Amino acid sequence: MSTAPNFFESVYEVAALIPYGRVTSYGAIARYLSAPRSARMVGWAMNNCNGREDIPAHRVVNRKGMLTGKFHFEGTNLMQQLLEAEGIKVKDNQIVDFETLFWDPSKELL
DNA sequence: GAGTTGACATCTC
DNA sequence: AGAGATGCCAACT
Repeated sequence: MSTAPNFFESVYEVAALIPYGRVTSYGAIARYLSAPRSARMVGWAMNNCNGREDIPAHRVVNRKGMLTGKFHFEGTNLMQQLLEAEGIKVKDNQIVDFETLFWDPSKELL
């Protein structure tokens, strides 16, 4: 592994630290890792999470609270079901009360 | 080795 | 305020 994806490891760690019934955004994680411009990398990390640890990628959404990565899950509504299973309301691939359920690692975790 | 893609975000018009 | 264009950095082709 010439490319030491330490950045990815951090992403997985933060994603795994997301409290139950909470959600966060790629930019929030990226910003927490001092990479506010690398939000895409966070998404890429989640893409690899398919074969990684049990990363609750369903708790990670974009800035709008939209389940953009829903299509990357096995099924089609699996992500939404997982969120609803945690008490999170999802409407049209969009998290309801996203601001309330939003979990910022740079503030909450701190 | 070089070009394109990508689970986003921010700036500019 | 809404829509379009650009930037990021790593992986994939």
